[in-house]
Amino acid sequence: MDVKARDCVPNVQQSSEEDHMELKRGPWTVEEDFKLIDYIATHGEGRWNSLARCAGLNRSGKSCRLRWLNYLRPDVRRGNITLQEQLLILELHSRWGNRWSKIAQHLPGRTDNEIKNYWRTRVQKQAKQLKCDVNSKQFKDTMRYLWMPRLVERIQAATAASTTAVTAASTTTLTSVVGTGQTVSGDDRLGGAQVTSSSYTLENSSTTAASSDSFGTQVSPVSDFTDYYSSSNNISINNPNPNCLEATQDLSGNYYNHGLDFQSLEQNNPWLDTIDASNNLFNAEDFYFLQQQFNFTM
DNA sequence: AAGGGCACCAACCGCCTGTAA
DNA sequence: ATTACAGGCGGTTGGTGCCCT
Repeated sequence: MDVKARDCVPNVQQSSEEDHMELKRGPWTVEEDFKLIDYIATHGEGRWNSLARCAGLNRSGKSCRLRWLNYLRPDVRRGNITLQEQLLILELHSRWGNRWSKIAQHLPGRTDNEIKNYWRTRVQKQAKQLKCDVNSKQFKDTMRYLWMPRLVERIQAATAASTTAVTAASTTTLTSVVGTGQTVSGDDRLGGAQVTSSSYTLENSSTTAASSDSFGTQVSPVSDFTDYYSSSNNISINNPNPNCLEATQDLSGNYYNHGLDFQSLEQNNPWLDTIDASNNLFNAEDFYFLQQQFNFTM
């Protein structure tokens, strides 16, 4: 079906009447969602203003477009941001800044809005807690030389854990995700599949006793984004610029630890007691490292 | 149990750009 | 070349639910 919304010629009188009607705003109802889905299924997307009228939605074209792209589109990927996605977001943001849509293009199924929200609620929060600007070199270096390598370590750990549990050939498909302790639950609103993590957290995947999820979120041990990384000790990424992960090439973790024995440092450093490691981007050992590197004052 | 604070995220807003007339 | 409109984008807001006191 290739009939576009532009083919719909709205009734002039009706259009005129609607011009005087206040366009509806705020949360979408199930009925509105179905109207939009039905219309797009029949006529396709595009020409959002006329689409809104023709579909009988008292909404702005922009509102319809946003609702479709960010929520109703069948390939929208919902659920927790995986470790791989976190790493990719950090890397791409370091390259492109707040170019959310561009970043989103490299995370299939994720919307720019979702990535933007993730950045603001998680990453900026951490910068705030560290009392530094999210755009400062200090914080960027922190991300690049501490946080991202830590993520890589955790991805490695998670990959290793999942490899033992799953047969070799099935690491990237939804089927395999189900097989490794995650659940696929129906989206009760629209019937789309929604992947949720049932039990896996970074506490499980961490290589150190004190480590916790960088963000306090549940993450998936494997994901569709496994394709972005090889399982070898060198990351490869399907990206035009192979240098984009230059700071995280070595997955051994040793180099990035700079020889510090984090666990012993942590045990002997009362300063670390003040840090809430459970819900921070950085855990206690990371904070110690930060202090060493950037002379942070808390 | 209540309410205050907080995190998350859907949705809106305003500006910019591209394109067709 | 100009103008009007549609679409895209980044920033911001407001509602909701959860957690803590």
